[in-house]
Amino acid sequence: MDAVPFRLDSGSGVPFYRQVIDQVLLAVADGRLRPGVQLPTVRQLAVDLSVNLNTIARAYREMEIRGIVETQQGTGTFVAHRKAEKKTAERRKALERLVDQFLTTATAQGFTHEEFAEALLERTEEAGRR
Amino acid sequence: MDAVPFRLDSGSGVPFYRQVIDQVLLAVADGRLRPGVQLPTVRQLAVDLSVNLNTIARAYREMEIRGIVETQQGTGTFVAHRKAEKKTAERRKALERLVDQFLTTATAQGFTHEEFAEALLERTEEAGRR
DNA sequence: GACAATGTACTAGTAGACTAGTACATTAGA
DNA sequence: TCTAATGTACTAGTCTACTAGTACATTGTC
Repeated sequence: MDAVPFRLDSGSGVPFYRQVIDQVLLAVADGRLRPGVQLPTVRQLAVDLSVNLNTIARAYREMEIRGIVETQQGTGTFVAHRKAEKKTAERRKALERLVDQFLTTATAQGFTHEEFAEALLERTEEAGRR
Repeated sequence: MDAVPFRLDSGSGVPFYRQVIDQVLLAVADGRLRPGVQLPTVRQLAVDLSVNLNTIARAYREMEIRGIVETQQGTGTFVAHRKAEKKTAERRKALERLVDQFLTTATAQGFTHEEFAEALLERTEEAGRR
């Protein structure tokens, strides 16, 4: 049982429940968590991370809303089977909004679009090599 | 005197002081505010926007830290002259932070890094053609 | 039906962000 | 030197996000 090694960083300023979400997302993205696999129970993970079960429950609930997991009361929480893709048009728009938002931020901070694009490429390539 | 028409939207959820910063940034970016020009005094703008002077003071202070404006107690607050470029190391770090933030948000919304990079490139190239 | 395991709901405490009220310090000019 | 105008500092109130404590509801198994 190579469970995903959840960890919390209490000094990061990122809320616990969001750290949990991020780690699940990452694990799903890189294949450590596959569709149908059961996540730790809210109580188990709460104990492991020394945090209240409601904190985990909140993370799971939010992920269910986003379609990342499926929960069944009394049974458990499982990685969703095929995270129904957003309709492509909607998805495309969301992506464009995101890109615009960040370009705006970058501009406000005095970076050119080119600089930003270049830094992004470096960053993604670097991650790919690992 | 075509002063910048500051406005606040109390229903946006964006803090007042940040709305002020955003509007100054925008005005500086598009040339409505030029280096050396004096901004409204904290009291004046506070009255205009029906907000406490500390709220404006906070916005100005943050902008001074960022090098966007220069303030002199007893005199006023002015658009900085040449926003001295950050040292390259610091600047580089800021850019990396921004990129990381971008990627995290994107991942959280279900996009892969590759999708992102691609969307960003499309966007910047498109802008370049205009 | 009983029981154990699971997620859910409700309530409350805490910390931080935000804004305001008020007094203080600095500057420029008469 | 005096005064008006400017930014600054300190304090406090309010609101929200976050987390925890505790009790409840649902499911599966015996």
